[in-house]
Amino acid sequence: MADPAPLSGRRRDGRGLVVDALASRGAATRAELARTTGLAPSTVTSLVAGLLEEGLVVEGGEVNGGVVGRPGQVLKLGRKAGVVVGIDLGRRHLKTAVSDLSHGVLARQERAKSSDQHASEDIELIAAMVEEVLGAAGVGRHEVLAVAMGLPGPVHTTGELGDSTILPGWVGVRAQEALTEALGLPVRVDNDANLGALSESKWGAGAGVADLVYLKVSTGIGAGLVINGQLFRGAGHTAGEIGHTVIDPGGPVCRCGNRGCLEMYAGSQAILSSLRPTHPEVHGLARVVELAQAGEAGCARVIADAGRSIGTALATLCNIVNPGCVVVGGTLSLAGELLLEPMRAAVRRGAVRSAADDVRVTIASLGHDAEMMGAVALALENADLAAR
Amino acid sequence: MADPAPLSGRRRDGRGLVVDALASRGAATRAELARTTGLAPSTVTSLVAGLLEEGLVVEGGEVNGGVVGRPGQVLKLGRKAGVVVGIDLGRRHLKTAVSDLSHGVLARQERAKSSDQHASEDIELIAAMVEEVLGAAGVGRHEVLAVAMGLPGPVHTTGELGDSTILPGWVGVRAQEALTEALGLPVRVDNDANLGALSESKWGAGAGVADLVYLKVSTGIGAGLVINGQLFRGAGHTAGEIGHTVIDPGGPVCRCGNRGCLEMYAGSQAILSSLRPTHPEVHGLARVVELAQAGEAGCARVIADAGRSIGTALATLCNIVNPGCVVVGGTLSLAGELLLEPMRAAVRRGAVRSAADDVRVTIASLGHDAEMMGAVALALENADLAAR
DNA sequence: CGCGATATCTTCAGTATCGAACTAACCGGT
DNA sequence: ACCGGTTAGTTCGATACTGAAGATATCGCG
Repeated sequence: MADPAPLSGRRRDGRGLVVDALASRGAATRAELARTTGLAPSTVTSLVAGLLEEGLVVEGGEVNGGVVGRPGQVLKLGRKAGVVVGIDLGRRHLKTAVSDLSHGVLARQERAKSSDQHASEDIELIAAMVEEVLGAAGVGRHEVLAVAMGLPGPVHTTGELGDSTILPGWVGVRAQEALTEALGLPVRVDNDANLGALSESKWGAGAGVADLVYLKVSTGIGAGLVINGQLFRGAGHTAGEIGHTVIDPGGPVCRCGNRGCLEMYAGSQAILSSLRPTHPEVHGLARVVELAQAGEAGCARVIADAGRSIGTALATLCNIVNPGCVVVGGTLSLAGELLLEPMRAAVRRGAVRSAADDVRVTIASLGHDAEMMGAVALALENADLAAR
Repeated sequence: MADPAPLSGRRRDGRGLVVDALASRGAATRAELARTTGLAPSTVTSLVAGLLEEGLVVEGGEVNGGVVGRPGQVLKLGRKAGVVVGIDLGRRHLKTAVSDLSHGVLARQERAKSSDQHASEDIELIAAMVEEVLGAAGVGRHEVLAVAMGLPGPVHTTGELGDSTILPGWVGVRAQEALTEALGLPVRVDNDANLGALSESKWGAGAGVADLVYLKVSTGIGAGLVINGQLFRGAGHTAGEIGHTVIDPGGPVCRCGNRGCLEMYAGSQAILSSLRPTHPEVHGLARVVELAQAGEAGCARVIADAGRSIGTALATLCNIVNPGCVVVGGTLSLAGELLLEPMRAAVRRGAVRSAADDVRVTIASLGHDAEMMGAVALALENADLAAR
């Protein structure tokens, strides 16, 4: 009998558990490590002693004082344990960061790029930028344990970018393979909304929430799902495709073949073209947000309209997933409450009472870096940290 | 600092892991146990030796032969390790089963009941039936390790039944507390679609699939989500509320305050009232299915229409959750392909390509017992099996 | 039929992990 | 300043678990 999916709890050795917990939390006391790993405090003590001796772990100096009781010694993974690289590739930008194993960014770079160039050109650019940013951080290639990159579009189980209008030059490219080869380092690739969900769940507005949804509202609209504290990708790694939720079955035809998809109402195309007649000089979502913030009524209105549409789709998602928190990121999220208030209203209106009551809708606290920091998080998960 | 949700892997002792794995799979060889628990084969050997001596585990006799290699000895939890009780409470029926710890049903009972009596009357009835079914199985109360019950409606974190038109007499009742007291046994209560998902995922049409959705299509329409092999309930335990997915924002007003909810198109009320003008003698969903199966065109048509509506909502769910499998149960599922074919077509039409390709839509293999067997499964999860 | 391939199960010495008891550090009240 | 309450971290003997090596069982093939 072929053995089925590993449904039950796999066992890991304590050393790995401790290192993984440290990588995930960034910093923790021995007591916290004992709680999150399930190991006995005494075991953590002896494991940490070994790790300290090896130099993998360093004492953070400060103590983490609660209200009562003895404060704990803060531990983190040391700089000499290695670094990871996170990359966020968007339609018109490219961001890279070198991070130590406690998600402290050592160096970062950001650069504009053309939206329609072929994957191979982008990859060349990425390779050069990684080299640069490593130089800026004063880190050698051999110290890099893992690299991860976020792409705007569905990344299938094969590591291939599925149908995406945002990055036409990458469709069908086996991104993971290609970049692994180009960099000569272990690379993982994932959808950018998934990565935003990861970072906001670990270190952002969703910290401590077991079940959350990250919404990326930029050119397209995508969702990343964290369930039980873990990123959930679905059977074919395309979970979170909220952009094609049908808002109105009699609406305009979408490229996906349906009518009235959310993207037809709240995608950047839709927002910009609804402004064109009266605001012909406005190009780009960022500018719309800027004007809305400055009090321009038309821009504020289209953002509110988008919020309402997104909220309508989000209501259905809340009915189905019942998350404790929705973290909103992406360019449009810079509009803050101008976007969120109508969104919340639409959720309250469209979701069943209890689901609407359970969910807290909030802005991404890592802002524009959520996706890049998520790439750092994914690289951390993928890195073989226990190696010395 | 209050410790956050247990995000990382909690550690269990080997004995518990083995017993839990056996309870979940029903029967397994030592080698399979080693794989699913992550323990070393040698550890499993010694743990099983202890359990055999205690009588908690028995050798099943047969061997589980693969294609090549030495076949393994099949083990299961012995009858003397105890039993659990599963209860399925519906609008007009009540089912109970006594099961050993390898989900072998020792005795079962089924009975019709009135739909509008108060919870206290139902509880009296349940208590009497549990007594009876234990007698029929030749089992004493002290041998019962745990009891679980499924209810048609959202069961909140508090153990209270939320808004439900199906069982008005139970709304607001703290079902778990009430039944625990009435039976004098540890009771867990959950939504019936969740329980169907549990049983179909463990022992039914979804066995081996990590991410699946169970759809219960009866009086109402509910979904249960299994994610990563585990039942997912959501932040407020109301995940899977697919019945109030908006199919058409211009549709008829639903009791939830929205327009065009799925239940307004595919709930039993909707189906029966659309038949009333031409088929005034048809009462009850089961009869509609029966007639449709016999070739009655009108009944077949309303079932197909319901399938199409359900498929439309299911498409949105597939976009968001991307499950590997959808298992369809409940009364209407007895119509088989008459229901499923239009459902599949609507999913293909409404979901993005990859999500539609990933999902297999199939009939519940445990049939009408899915919910009751799910209660058995939940009781098994809740039982303190390692005790002796 | 015997032999290699494959997979299950067992034995046993070595070690990782645990539990109980203890020390350490900090708070607040008297 | 002292003392009870509370949480963090350590020590050390007891034990549960592991890993490597080997025995056992079945299949398929020449």
